[in-house]
Amino acid sequence: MTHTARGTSRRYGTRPTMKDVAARAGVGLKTVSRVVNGEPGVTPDTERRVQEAITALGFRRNDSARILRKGRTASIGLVLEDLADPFYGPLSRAVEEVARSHGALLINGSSAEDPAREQELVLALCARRVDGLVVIPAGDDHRYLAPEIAAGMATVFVDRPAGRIDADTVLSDNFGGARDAVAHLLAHGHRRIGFIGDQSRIHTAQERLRGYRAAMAAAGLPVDDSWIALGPTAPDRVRAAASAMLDTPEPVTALFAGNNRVTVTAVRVLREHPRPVALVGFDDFELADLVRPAITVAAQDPARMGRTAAGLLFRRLDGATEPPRSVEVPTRLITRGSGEIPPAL
Amino acid sequence: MTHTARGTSRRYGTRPTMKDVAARAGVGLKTVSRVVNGEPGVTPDTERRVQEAITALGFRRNDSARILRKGRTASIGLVLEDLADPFYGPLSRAVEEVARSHGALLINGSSAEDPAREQELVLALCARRVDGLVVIPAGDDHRYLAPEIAAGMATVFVDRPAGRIDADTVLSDNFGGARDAVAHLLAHGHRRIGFIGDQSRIHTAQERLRGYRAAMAAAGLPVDDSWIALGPTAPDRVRAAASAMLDTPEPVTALFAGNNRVTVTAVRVLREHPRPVALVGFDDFELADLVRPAITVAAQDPARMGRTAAGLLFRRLDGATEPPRSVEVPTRLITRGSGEIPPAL
DNA sequence: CTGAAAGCGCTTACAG
DNA sequence: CTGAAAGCGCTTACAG
Repeated sequence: MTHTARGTSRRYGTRPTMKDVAARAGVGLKTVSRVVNGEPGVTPDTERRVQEAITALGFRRNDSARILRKGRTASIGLVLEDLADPFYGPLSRAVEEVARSHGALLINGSSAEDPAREQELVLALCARRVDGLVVIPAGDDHRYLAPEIAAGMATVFVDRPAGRIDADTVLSDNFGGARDAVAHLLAHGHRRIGFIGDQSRIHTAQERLRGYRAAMAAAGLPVDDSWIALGPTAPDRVRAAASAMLDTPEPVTALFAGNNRVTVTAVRVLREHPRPVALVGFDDFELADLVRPAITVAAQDPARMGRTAAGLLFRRLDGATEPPRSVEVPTRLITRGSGEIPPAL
Repeated sequence: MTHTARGTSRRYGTRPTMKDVAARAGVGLKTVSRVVNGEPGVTPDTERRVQEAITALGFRRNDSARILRKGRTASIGLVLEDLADPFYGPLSRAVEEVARSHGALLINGSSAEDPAREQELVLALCARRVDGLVVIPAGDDHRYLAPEIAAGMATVFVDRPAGRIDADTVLSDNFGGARDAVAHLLAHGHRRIGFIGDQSRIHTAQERLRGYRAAMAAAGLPVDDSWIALGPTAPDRVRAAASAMLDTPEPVTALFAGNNRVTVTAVRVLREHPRPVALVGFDDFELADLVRPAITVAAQDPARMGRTAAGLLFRRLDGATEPPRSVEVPTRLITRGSGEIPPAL
């Protein structure tokens, strides 16, 4: 009869509880709790009887109840943009490793670059009382988090800063990396350089654009508006942007791609292009060295970013109370060929 | 005084509860519950007072308590091998999308291909009473899960079958995909074909090897033991295996790479190799078409696998009681160049 | 060494 | 329309 399924609600109640184990073993509830948690003060004989009852009934402690009583969920939330973007793979893994070393599980979700969805996810995680939150924000206003943070929810932002609230943050050196990447192209003789970046509301896109402009300005060069195209990283948009810069009377001779999604499409476009065009991408990616020409990049270190963010988070959980801190992770220019192509003509 | 942090345990107790809201609004606890959950039967005036108290106190419902009472956690567990492997990105995303459409969150963890760690993770998720489990197993004995499944834990295995228990399973057509891939190389004139695959205890490695052997047998060709190398997919091991097959008096003229990790290293090795060697990989990967030669692959459909698995899981959660089912997802041979290279000599 | 009582913060089942 | 009581399955704080 224990199998009677009442639609979706059959599960609970069919599982044995500590009370059931106690009854079967002929001991008190607290004694079962002691055995289950390996606490001292139980005679070997009593322990054996309890263990037998546990096995016979197939008991497993219900951590939902434990969590309610103890006040810690031993889990942290990770909100990112897209689980399938290779940039977030190493970052997620690093966060998971740190969480694991602290005995915590990871609850994660994708915002799909939608601020409303980010907020929904973050607040759902708060309602579950995760111990802390690592957020790669999609939105630029996080005041909705202020009450949660005030109530003690430890929160660290990664890859992009928090908007309108003060919080621990781990960012790449987007400005410096972009400036160096563009300076590299300039050093190879380019004067007309295009920048295809992510949507302008995204902080990293703004910073990388700023780096682009700084490098151009430092070289005393003008920037034509038509050389800059910010927008979604969908292949169609990137293709169109590249065409607009390349198929004109005075084309750019080099492209700076604002992230790995853009770079990959740029490589495809340039493959079909009649003239050689130099390319430097922001973000490294797995086969960048195998494509011909191999792709020069300003590499980020997503694993380090994840590790740093999770480290900050657990410092907070361990009681650190210093003011919010901002950590900048350096980027590294890796020259492989595509960025050293001289200007055509 | 509410900010007095006692080390790590400060969080709970500092947050307002429904009881606090009730007291402040001058209503009963149940009325607050009604407002919070949008249940009918509250006058507009009462509702307004409750809402004001909620805002003033910064109340957010504690879902841990709700979960304990309701018996459903609205979360599912996903155990995979490595969050950073690009094969699992689309799979995870698909599982997440389905979970999201059912209002569930995803708790996930990596086994790092360690059976003990898989078990630890799975049982931790069971203890939290996730509503269901999607598992990409590392181990080959899942009897430890039998009591959980008997107690009602819905479980679906993906990519690899469950070991020694009966459960819903979603697998690629590993045998057929491998057979077709090798047949393709045979059709292009190859007779000595090497297979570099994953560790032999992994089901997909066994099946792909079986497909390799079947294709060779169907062509009436012998298989030399030295043409088969199963083991970890770490670059060093793959390099050594490839060298052993290529740098001999009678080298293989083509390689069949058992998964995307192997393929990527094989591409690097062949790049440095003096003679052209054909290559077909199992698994597609992002830049397979941009490498030169572009890589011919037996493509899996990880997004479809994830979607199918999550679909099966939620069918169970909705009460489906039919016997465990096994779904096979077809693979697709994509010819791009590397698999059409004729035998050297 | 052992266990009864209270309580974590909600929802359920009832009663008014 | 509203709320008091009981209970989800544990842990905490005590008492014996």
